[in-house]
Amino acid sequence: MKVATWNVNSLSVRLPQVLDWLAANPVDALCLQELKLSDDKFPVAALQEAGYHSAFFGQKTYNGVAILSRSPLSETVRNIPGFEDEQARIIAGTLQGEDGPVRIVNGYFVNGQAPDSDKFVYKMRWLQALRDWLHSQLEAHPRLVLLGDFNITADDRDTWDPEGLRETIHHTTAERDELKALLALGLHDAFRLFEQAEKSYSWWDYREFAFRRNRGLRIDYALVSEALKPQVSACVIDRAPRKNERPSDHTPVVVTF
DNA sequence: ATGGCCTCCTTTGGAGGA
Repeated sequence: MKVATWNVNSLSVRLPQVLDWLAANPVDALCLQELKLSDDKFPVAALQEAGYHSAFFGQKTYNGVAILSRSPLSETVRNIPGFEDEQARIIAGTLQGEDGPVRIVNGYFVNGQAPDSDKFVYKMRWLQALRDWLHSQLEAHPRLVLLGDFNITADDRDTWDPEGLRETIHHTTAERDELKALLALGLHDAFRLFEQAEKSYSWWDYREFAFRRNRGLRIDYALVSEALKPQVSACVIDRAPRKNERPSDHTPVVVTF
């Protein structure tokens, strides 16, 4: 099974690029973040014509997540049960694989803006709620993959400027400790299960020719559960869509198991 | 250099992103 994640930064703007990418990369499921549209505007028909079912959880202007899949998802969940949230950040569902069901959890993690801001407090609360919920999800669904835009660099390898950006947003010890706590539930960063090129990133600022200079961050991840880990055969970042006209600032990450 | 870019909004500049 191939599952991918891509923060598209507006599905309205990026739909043609999503369709092109799916035609060239026929994955079993594609997790999208930052749809920036309400559910009534979701392009169900265009994706259906491309051969994909859609499970989506949108909101106007900001946030919004979806899972596109070759076969329909079951047991879908929107946002973290029991955690009051105005923002659409989580969608989960189960796909039938050759070796049994696979639970797919797609997250658009909170940005947090700055470590001294209210948004950072919300980020920490959200991360703790996610961890509590995932603990029970892993018990119910041993074959689980958590994908999305995590908005955290796991360690210094995941940032173009570890010294200059130390303890700034996406780089704080508090955020990295939360990611470590997620991994401690029994999840593994699929990208790091394999030999990877140095300076591998999944996001580049639109400003300062950041992509051309490879000044980026790796903040988009696929974490696999213990049960899935032995079956993972690859995890790659596909930089190609970042070279498109009018690209998203993020690029897809694909995991194969 | 308190920036540069992109997307959205019953827009026309500010918020949010990362």
